[in-house]
Amino acid sequence: MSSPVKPRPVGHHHGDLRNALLRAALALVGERGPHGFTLAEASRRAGVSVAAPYKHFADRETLLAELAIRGYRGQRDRFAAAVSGSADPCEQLASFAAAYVRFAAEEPALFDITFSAGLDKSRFAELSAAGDEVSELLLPIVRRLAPAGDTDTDTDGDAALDLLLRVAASAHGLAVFLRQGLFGIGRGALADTEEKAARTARAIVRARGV
Amino acid sequence: MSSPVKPRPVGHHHGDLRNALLRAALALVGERGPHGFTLAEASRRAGVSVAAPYKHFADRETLLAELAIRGYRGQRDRFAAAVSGSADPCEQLASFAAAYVRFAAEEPALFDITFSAGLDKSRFAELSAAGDEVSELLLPIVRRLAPAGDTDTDTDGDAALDLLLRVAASAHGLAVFLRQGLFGIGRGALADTEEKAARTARAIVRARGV
DNA sequence: TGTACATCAGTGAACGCGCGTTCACTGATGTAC
DNA sequence: TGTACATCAGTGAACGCGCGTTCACTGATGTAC
Repeated sequence: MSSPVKPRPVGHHHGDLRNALLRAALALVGERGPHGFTLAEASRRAGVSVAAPYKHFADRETLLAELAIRGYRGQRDRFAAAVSGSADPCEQLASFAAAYVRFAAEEPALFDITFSAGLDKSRFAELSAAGDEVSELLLPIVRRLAPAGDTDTDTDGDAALDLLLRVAASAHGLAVFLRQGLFGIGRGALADTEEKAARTARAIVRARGV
Repeated sequence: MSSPVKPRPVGHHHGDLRNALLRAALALVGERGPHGFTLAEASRRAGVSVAAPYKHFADRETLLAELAIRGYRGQRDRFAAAVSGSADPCEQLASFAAAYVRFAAEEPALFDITFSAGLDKSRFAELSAAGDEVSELLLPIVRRLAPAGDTDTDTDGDAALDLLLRVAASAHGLAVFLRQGLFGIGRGALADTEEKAARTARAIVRARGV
């Protein structure tokens, strides 16, 4: 996907088994979901024995966690690029919502791993940190719309976090429906759904406090 | 859950194994998700041998399909009750969105089975029909807001279906986030989230055609 | 009321499968001299 | 430049496990007479 043909720096034997396994795992998750991923099948696809992965990963969950970290970083990068296009917080959230849908559509495996692999974050500090970086990117934006101290009718009183979650939730639902094919298929469907996400985000921001 | 203590009509041996298996399966799906459900564990919980379920269900997927049918019927009943409270299509959609969230929160296992068990609908005609009944209940409502022939900028030109999907998608996202604990836990969080869903639905309806 | 019988729900053992993980090993690599 | 050696990535076989499904069976039930 990202590498040109096949690097093959030839380290020891396989040379790049670690990355080959990560790539195979990503493809596998794309086909079968996070729970359908098995080390055995990933090994098979990378052309090595089932024991080989244990030279690079402590266990199945550790490999998955590695992918999840890449997932969060991909989200952070894409969302950062999306919100950099405007200074208006409402438009930034609209762009974020569209980028959320796009990420889910273009990197379904990474998206699913971050969202529903059920990884134990207390076991992987780096994963936890990567996830936090995504929130930290977005929170300042909603804070401008709902300054701290603004106790809404909401959950724990953090109106800003609540606003962010509502925007993210609507983008999430649209992304899931898009991936189920409910909005059609192909590039056009993706563009339509991005637009729907952006519009819904604006509507939520404008209705804030109502 | 629904039966008072335990019916035990004592038919032949177990008496009510079919329902006992369905109940065990539902609990299991609630704990581990649709993919975590196994016939073996369900048998164990019902107190019978692993071969016993085959006297009542053709295979694992058939048992799951049976639950999925109950899931769709539960949705239909709840959504029908929700939309019966008003004659205004916008309010009907708001009530539907709230009911969607409530169903996901109160019947997480049934919700997950209908949404992500990956059942082959062409294999189970009754399942397919039960799903259709849910759409058929809701489509007339959105048709009043976006009469057929209204070609929006949307997907396949059906603006009514598109409106319904967008409302459902936002409710879906909120339901998923609620269940992940992102809106807090308990009755209060559910009530809050239902309200968010209703408000978002209204916002989407009002922004229609924009 | 009593007996013979057909039915069929549930048993227990077995099958083949794919999984995660471990283990002693081997043989190519890079390095020290 | 050549040789000896330590390293360590990958092997292949094995383990125990839980799964879905099949099979011949058994024994309680309901029914016909």
